[in-house]
Amino acid sequence: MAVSNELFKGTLQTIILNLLSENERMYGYEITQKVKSITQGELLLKEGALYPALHKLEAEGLLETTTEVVDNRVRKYYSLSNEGEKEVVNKLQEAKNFITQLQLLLNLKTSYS
Amino acid sequence: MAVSNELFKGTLQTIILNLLSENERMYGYEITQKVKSITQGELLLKEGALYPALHKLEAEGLLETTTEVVDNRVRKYYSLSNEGEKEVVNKLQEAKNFITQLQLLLNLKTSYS
DNA sequence: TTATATGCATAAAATTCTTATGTAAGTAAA
DNA sequence: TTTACTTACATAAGAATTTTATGCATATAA
Repeated sequence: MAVSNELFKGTLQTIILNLLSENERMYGYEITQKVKSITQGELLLKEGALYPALHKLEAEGLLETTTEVVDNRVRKYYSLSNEGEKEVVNKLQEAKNFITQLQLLLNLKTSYS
Repeated sequence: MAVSNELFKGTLQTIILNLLSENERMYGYEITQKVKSITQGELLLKEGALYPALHKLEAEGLLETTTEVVDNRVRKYYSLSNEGEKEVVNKLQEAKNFITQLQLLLNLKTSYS
């Protein structure tokens, strides 16, 4: 994925599913730009990571695709399947638990945060 | 590492360094038990992940070791080197940034948290 | 016409982790 | 006493994910 951040390993699927849960449909390049803008350039999602991840999620039945031609260039739009809609809820809960546990392990959890 | 949690990939070094920054010295098995107790059994640190990670950190000069025999069994104690003391500060800052970015990407950041 | 941006894709290599296995000693239970 | 579990270290094979590199193709700005 990223800059100096091997920490994001394992979070890519959850990030993709969450973006699609709030955007109805997105294409690959759009996802890379969205991640870049949300993180203000700190997380750069590489194509070599993104496209295989999208293909895998589609193969698992969590994503559906439609292809369109815009300005003579092909765009492949991804959207959540019914199963994907369910799975994103689980993935987000797992991510919340993960963050909580990590904060406990790293002493980042105080009574003020 | 863990249960159903590939999310922790990449966080192991930081977890180890942080535990050693607050415990002066620990041995491998002790680290696995500490992680288990802090996370109430949710994160199980496997030997196959831990020992190679400890050896790598030692090879990088971030950890130092002393060996002791207790009850006829060998214990290899690890502690932070001077360089390790510095590096743990960086790693913790990176982890904080990571959590912030992940919360942004997953919409887990509200004005109340 | 050269570079940059858009847009997709895949293969080779690196990294990290899981699973499995091995050695060895102590303790508790049957 | 022997079986199972705990403590304690270690490594090798395989799986999974990511980086790096490359390829193709069109559009646009310099």
